[in-house]
Amino acid sequence: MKESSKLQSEENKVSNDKNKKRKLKTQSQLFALETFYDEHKYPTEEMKAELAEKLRLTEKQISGWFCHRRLKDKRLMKDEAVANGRQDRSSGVIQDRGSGLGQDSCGSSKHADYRYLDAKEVESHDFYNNEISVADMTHRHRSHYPENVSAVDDTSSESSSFLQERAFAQGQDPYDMEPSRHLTPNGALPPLNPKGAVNLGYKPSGYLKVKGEIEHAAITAVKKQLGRHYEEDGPLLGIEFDPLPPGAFECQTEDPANETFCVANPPLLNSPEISAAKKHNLSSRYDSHYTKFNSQDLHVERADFGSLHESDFQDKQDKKARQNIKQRQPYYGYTNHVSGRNPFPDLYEDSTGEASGYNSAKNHRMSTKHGVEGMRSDSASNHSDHFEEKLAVKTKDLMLHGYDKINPKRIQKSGHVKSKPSSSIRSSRVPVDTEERGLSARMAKEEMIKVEQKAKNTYRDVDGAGRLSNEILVAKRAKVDMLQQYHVKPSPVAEMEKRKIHRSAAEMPSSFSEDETAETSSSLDY
DNA sequence: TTGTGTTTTATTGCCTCC
DNA sequence: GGAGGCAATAAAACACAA
Repeated sequence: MKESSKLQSEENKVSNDKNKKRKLKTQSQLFALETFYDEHKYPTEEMKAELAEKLRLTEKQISGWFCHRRLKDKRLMKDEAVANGRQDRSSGVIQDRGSGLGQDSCGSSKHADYRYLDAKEVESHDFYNNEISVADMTHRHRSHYPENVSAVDDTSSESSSFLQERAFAQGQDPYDMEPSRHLTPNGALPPLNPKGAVNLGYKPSGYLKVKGEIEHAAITAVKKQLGRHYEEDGPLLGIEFDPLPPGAFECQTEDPANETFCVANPPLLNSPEISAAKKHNLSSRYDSHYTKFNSQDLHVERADFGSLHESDFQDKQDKKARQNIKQRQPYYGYTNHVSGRNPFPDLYEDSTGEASGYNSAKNHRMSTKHGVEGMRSDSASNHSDHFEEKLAVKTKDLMLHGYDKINPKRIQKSGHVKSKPSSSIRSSRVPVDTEERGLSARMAKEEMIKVEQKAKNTYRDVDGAGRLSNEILVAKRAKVDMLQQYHVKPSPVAEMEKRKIHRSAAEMPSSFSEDETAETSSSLDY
């Protein structure tokens, strides 16, 4: 009795301590949260409840996390805008437009001018707007992501948009959101949650009315953000880039005509087919990161996969992984804090086998996700399912394409762009009046160097998990624009996928069938 | 090992909308 | 007035240089 009471008191003590002290989310929780956040920046109550239940967190924690996550996004956007705004001395208007985010994503932006649409608005419009058709969405995606045209499945933008949403996540612009998964069989977007719709109170008309203009404005804004310092067909005016190493921009394929989009193709970068020399050329400064990811790490992470429900072990692994993650940050960019985190541990940290349940369920979900039968009218379930799909896909993708892609928080500490204003950024916050008076020669030189470096990084840095950093996204989109302008033939993603699948077949765990692999790969437009 | 800086989490207050 | 959101703040956890 004494023993038990003692134990109990200790447990209470621990519990109290846990309650008292803030507790870091585990990797798996963060993974789930981030994944969910990628899709829904403003989850409904049902979503939160479901998420809370699955993650063993309180709804309050979920809400708080999302709130802080949005703030984080916003802060990052702001920092980036500040950094970019320094390049573009014109004004903050461009910054706001360029970021695609309103200054205040909650209050003011709800009724703000469409030019300041933020992720919230866009998402809400996408969710609640019943007037947007599949064709419309498809057109939107196609018209803006020509590189994926060949791989776009009309019946499901899930496959093609997976990368897109990753690549263009974080509410950069209205194209971020995946539309089709919310489509009903008749092509209309079902109301997600009447209450949520009411609460949010977004009227579709405004967005629809200006959609075209938004697209134009967003693209224009991005261009403008870059525009001061780049020409569409070359380096910045008056700036000469360092000569890139030979083959740095070459596609690692035998089809030079398709090299265009191989530049930032993560799988290729991580492909064993790429020689070490070329890898070095491509990302020499990140070599240390990749080499750090040694076999021991792989062993550990694979071991994680096999110990789904060992929470204690998980906590330790979480800590270790956090450490590793932060030490391995290969480059900056903030879009994905998820991918690098070990996706395999006890996903929801309970002992109910939920994680394995998701794994087993994914096959069915993946096999049916392209069909309308896989869609439910139940919005919460629908979102949840899709969320689970994504978790499964992400997990499997990591397995298929190697752990060396694992990369989490790349942003901070990189010395370029940090969540918080880096010292460089902070120090770069030159008073406007000073800037307006004109940059001194020295400042201009520094500016050029930074821009140059940025441009290089844009083409060099590739997220380990296949997501592109914000800057890459901007660059990529700008590149898409350029391609559209000059009718450059994009790399057929399908072809790349074929190669990737072929390559991955040797790497993938034997437990995965070819069909499964192909299916998975087809849903990932890396 | 320690000090410092950064990130993440939790709390509180205020605002807006219904 | 309640709900949901953001902003500000504090504090814990973490990373890293000295």
